[in-house]
Amino acid sequence: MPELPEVETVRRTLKNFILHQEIESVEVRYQKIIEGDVDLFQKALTHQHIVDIDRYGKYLIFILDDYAFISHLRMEGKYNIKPTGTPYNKHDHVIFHLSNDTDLRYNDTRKFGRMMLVDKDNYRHLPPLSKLGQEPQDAKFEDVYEKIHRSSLPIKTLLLDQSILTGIGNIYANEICFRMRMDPRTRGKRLSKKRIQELIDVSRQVLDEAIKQGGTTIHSFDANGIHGLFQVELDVHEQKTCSICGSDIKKITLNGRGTYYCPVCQKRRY
DNA sequence: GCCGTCACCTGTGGGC
DNA sequence: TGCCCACAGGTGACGG
Repeated sequence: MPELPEVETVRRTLKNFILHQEIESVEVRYQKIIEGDVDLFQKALTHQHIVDIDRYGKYLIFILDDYAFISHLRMEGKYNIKPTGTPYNKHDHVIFHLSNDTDLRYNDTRKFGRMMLVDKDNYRHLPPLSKLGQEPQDAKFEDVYEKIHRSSLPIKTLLLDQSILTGIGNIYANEICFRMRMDPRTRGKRLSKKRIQELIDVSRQVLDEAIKQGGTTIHSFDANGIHGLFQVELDVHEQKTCSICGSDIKKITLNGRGTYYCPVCQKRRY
């Protein structure tokens, strides 16, 4: 599932392939992917050039001549570039026919992803992006502290709350708790100021390292599309044994999410 | 306002 | 072999 580093990898890779291309037409094969009026979405994008691709948290923002649209990959969304005329895959849901005889195809097995037309000049200040907190790289301590120190929710649940810090998903939330040597069930309000500062720093490190790995391993598209396939250096998520002490990694459910931790190394609950 | 639960989806894997 | 069911998870809506 794409989190901030994967989405950043997709953004960088896509830019090499589709920048400055004109969208000749848009084919929507599964309407619910598009939030709002599908006809309007198609008409607005037709004959527009792709000027830039931005990203905020897990959202991609395609900047066009006069419009912009956002794309959230959710669980399994990915983009493929195919020569126009290549038979569609069963899960190709939105097709952008480009001027260089290629298609940009949005493929999503579970149909969870969403696209939406947004105001090109103001998208960061309007929903849904305006509801997001800051990315760990830019996070202000006071804002994060304010939201965490008064919550009785488990810290791992708070890491997944995109209005506190944006860009962290289930995998990196598990990794961040491990790196902090902290039990993922620790209540937010039990964390000291020092630990919350450390939480921001560790989140930043974990995402930065993942972006670097993505940047070095993904140079072009593979058969499966662009989705940032580089989850190779994980310490706890879906792991069997702890990389530090060798103990068995335990899996529990926290607020409905699979949560992995080392019961020996992550004992501290503050 | 805070928090828990559910719906949205389909592929996968376990049990029978 | 084939069928059924639980499960995976990001987000938003809804209800207590």
